[in-house]
Amino acid sequence: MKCAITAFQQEQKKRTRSVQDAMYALNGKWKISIISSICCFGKRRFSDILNDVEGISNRMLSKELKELEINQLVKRTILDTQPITVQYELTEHGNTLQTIISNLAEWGVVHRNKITGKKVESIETSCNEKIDV
Amino acid sequence: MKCAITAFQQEQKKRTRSVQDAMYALNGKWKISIISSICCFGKRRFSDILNDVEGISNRMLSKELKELEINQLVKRTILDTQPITVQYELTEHGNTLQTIISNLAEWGVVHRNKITGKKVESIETSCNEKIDV
DNA sequence: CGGCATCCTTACAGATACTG
DNA sequence: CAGTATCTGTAAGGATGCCG
Repeated sequence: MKCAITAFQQEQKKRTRSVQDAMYALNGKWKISIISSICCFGKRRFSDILNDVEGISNRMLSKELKELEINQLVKRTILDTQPITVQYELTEHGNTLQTIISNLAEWGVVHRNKITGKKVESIETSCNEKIDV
Repeated sequence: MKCAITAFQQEQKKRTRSVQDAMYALNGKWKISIISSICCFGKRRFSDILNDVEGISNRMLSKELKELEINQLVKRTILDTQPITVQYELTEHGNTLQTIISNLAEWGVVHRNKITGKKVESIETSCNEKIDV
């Protein structure tokens, strides 16, 4: 009995660690936005992402892109232009994130509506922040 | 053309926000473990969770449970025992998280194996440290 | 253009002690 | 038992400037 519980706990622990590995790869204030930006355009340059992701600083963009690259979610290519430009794109592995992100987005909508007391409409719902350019 | 891109960007921005809402509900070092603990046992008392989740302090447990409760993922019931005990259980909405968590766990395993260079075996695999940097 | 280095301010989380 | 309060170190993140 106690043994069974312990085994289950171990399984839960592994599960937890796996989820945290996943969360760790996505953590940071901007990762999702960055991935969205790149995935939206297929290929994207540093300064383009800087514009896409509202509010991010070049320091943070650089840092989080590097982390994404280390985690093999994003591929970095230096183009031999003058001055040089750098192109980012999702790796194959990065693309597998899209399902996860879709799930999270879907659940996020439900969740937000749950919390704000609104009923589910679509992903188009709620806030109406200003969006320029 | 520019208009279409802008529309797409707006959609991405909403998507991003939705994902962040979801991530926000799950963020914090212990949330997944706490949810796992509760969900594993159905109902669980404060001190039980404190034991289940290895390394957590009562301060953090209290804080994260409160956040989970605010997010309507967890239901808190004060039992009229002597001394009082408090019981936690997942709400219906909290249970919808399990799919998400499974997805993340699954992806986490693949991801860890990708990063560590091992091939996928099962959820039982590999390292017991944080990935990277 | 695409960064890195530096400085600085806050947010987060651990340890410890205390309360109804 | 189930928390709260306080104190403190660390890490995240913003602002700015410099460089190949």
